[in-house]
Amino acid sequence: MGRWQPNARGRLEQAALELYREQGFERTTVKEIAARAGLTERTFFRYFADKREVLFPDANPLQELILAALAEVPADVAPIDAVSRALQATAERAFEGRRGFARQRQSVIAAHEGLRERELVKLASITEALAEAFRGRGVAEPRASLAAEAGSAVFGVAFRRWISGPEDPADAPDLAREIRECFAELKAAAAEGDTISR
Amino acid sequence: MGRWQPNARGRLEQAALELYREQGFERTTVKEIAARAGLTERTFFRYFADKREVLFPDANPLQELILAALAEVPADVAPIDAVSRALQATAERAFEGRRGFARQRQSVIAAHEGLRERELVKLASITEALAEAFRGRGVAEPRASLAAEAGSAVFGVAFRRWISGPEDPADAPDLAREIRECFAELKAAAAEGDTISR
DNA sequence: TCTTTGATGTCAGCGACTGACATCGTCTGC
DNA sequence: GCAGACGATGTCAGTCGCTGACATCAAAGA
Repeated sequence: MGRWQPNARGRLEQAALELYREQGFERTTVKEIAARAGLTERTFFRYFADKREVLFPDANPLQELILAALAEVPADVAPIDAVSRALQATAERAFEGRRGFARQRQSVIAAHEGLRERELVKLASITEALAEAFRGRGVAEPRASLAAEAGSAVFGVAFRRWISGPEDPADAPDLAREIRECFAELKAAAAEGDTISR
Repeated sequence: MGRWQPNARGRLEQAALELYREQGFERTTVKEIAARAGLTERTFFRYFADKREVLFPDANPLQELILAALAEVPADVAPIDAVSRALQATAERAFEGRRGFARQRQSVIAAHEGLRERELVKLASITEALAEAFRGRGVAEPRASLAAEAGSAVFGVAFRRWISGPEDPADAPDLAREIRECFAELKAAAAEGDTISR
């Protein structure tokens, strides 16, 4: 066995989520988190850039999943449909069966403005990565950026609907379906307007 | 004359912008800002919740302008066109002739992640206000949220294009026109996809 | 066995932010 | 016109987030 308990990062993440839930984000000090994980404050900051980042796994695995899913979509599919498919696939791969955890985490984030800020940055990072992927696929600006933004917007709305549905897992909505329906709704809303688009 | 110099808030805002530009956000302390404004650090925090907020005028006047412009659009206009018109009107009212200032401010914000975070929160606040306004107009969910998100997305893309155009004011793009074109592009992108929207 | 390595601890310090209380012109009621 | 309330600001002490520099020490290799 090593000199230290294994999985320091995971212990810190878990301790932080627990404490944020128990007593709120602001009323939790980094020292407390570290103590619960059997480590020191200094070590916390070696793993996480700041007190908020502990709730947002680094390297943004969600972003990687989305880009990987997008890469699987044939290049001749229109950007808006490509991103729709990529997000639906990601929903099934990354969120299926994790609604309870997502709800917990989201309630912590919603309770503190600073955490919501960080969440928006992560989403913006995904948006930019999507735009870059579209450019790589030969989609010109501003369509690449707009398709990416549309995807992120739909994902955000669908995610909120998924999270805020009935608590009982049996009645819970399906994230992939929410995404599909929100894309359809967005298309309908866009088509409803004037084609001249004043 | 009063006991103190007038417009403490304005002096703090100006001092902060100057210092952030001169030496960067991180290398500027609140104490410095306050000193340049002829005040103390404590007073700074009576006007602004934190060091970033000084760059974002409170009560979000941009949000008020957008909502007011939206209220002027007839209720029978489709949401996507209503938000398009509202944003174009706001662009003319709030940004016409201010591209130089907007560029300066944006370069400060872009230089620091924390400031970008705050900017995203302000934009998200506008998005939510727009969604609420649509609900008030009788637009059902999720269309209300999606139209609001689409509007914010277009505004963000158009604003970036406007800001990053040629430096020379004579060749500068027009924000309202960028918005109009981005809405048209978004509609085209949405229409390009399958109607089944897999 | 000696050296190196890497995760962690220790310590000192800065700067953001807050609560409590003091100061002192100005305004208001009388 | 004066006492007292008021309100913007100052002063001070303290907590906490976060960082740099250096120490420690088991484990892994040479």
